[in-house]
Amino acid sequence: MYIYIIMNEDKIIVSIVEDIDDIRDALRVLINGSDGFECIHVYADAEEALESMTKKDINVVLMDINLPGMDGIDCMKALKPAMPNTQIMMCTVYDDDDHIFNALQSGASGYILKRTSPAQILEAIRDLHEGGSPMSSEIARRVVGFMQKKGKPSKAVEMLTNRETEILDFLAKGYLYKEIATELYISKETVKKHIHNIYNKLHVQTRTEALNKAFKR
Amino acid sequence: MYIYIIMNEDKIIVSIVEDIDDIRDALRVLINGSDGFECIHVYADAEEALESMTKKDINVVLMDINLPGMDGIDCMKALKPAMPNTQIMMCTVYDDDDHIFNALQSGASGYILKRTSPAQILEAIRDLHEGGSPMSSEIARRVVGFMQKKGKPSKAVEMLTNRETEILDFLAKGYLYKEIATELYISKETVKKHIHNIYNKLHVQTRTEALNKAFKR
DNA sequence: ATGTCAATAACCCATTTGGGGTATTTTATG
DNA sequence: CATAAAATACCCCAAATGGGTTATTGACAT
Repeated sequence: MYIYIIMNEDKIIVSIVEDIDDIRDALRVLINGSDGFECIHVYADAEEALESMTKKDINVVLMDINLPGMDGIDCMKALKPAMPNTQIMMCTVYDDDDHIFNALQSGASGYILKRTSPAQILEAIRDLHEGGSPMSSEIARRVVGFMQKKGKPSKAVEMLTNRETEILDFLAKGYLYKEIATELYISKETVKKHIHNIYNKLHVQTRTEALNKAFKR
Repeated sequence: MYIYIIMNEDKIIVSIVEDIDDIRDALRVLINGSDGFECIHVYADAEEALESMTKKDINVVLMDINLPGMDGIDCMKALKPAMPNTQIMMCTVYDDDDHIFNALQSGASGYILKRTSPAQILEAIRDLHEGGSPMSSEIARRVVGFMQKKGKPSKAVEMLTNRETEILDFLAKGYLYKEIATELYISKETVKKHIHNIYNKLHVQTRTEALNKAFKR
């Protein structure tokens, strides 16, 4: 028995995981009909992909999210460890925040929508293979919006005085009252008083609640 | 005295903040020479921009980061509140993580590099004005990498048992021992024991330290 | 000058937390 | 079946936390 390993430095080797026959076929035809690309395998569901894909030398996986059984995001999570050099591009109809963030946080490097034109899909595959993260600018806007939310303290925190904010930062680092006191050259009781005031302003009773309210996470 | 307010629904109104004369002029000529765009003002530094820009009706600001005096990111922060409907695009030579994240977290919606071609710059401005977040796919990759780091628990957490992980999640929400106990139908002492084991595995002494170690932030 | 706010500090007291044990039961796993 | 790991539970005890209260000081505005 012989095992042939496909190695072709000229072409970008692509695999497709997509349950809808027409779309899967169209993508394969598109990719195989274009110079510099080769689609070596297509899978109709996650389970099938997990069985046969891992041992192959794939540059880029086009992964649908909505699959029967295991979804594309979980499939990607399962594939990733076995193929660390393969780039995964989500290619789906979902353009909501949850799917986008979930996919990108779980290891996808590109995210395109199915309505993307054939030329742009090829462009995106090449981009991905060359180390970029292709995504339409609407998708990018969602991602940027996400970062902006994360970076901002809540409004309630704006009610805090400078000293209180300073002490809140120490709390976030896990300092004890007495450590904060030493750090700021004030008494432990004063630290406690400040923290008490912080809790009143934020309407919380404990350190962790305060941190959760102050830095949304 | 009459005040003329420029309102032109056909054109995208652009302002430029850029200290290098040649680049500033080139951008203005590019924008004014293109259908559908109009550059109504250019500024050579942040201070000048802050004085005169706020009262005008601008769709898009092209902002350099490296300016003499106040930098472009601080300038943007100062401008934002006064012009909430204006989209800001950073247009700079910096492609390092710090500048990118700082700019996007602080309110920029687009981020392009100065080596972007004229046609792409116009495309990006239109994109931005239509609600997208234009950025090159290298920049996007940085942003995606950032999200992937944030979302991942540290390796140490993988040593925890299922029950321990479950309890750690309650800790993160700020639950008291007894609340966790009630929630899981186990005794408070057992919760304490689990938490004690968690602290041993993570080499920490307090709740906050554990959370900081478990979910990098 | 009067009043408010921020920061400082102290006191009492109950609850919570966490370190050190030990022990039983349940669940995997060989 | 035997053994290990995980989950359960309880004990003692010291330290940390947080609620409530009162008081002094300096700064700043009315």
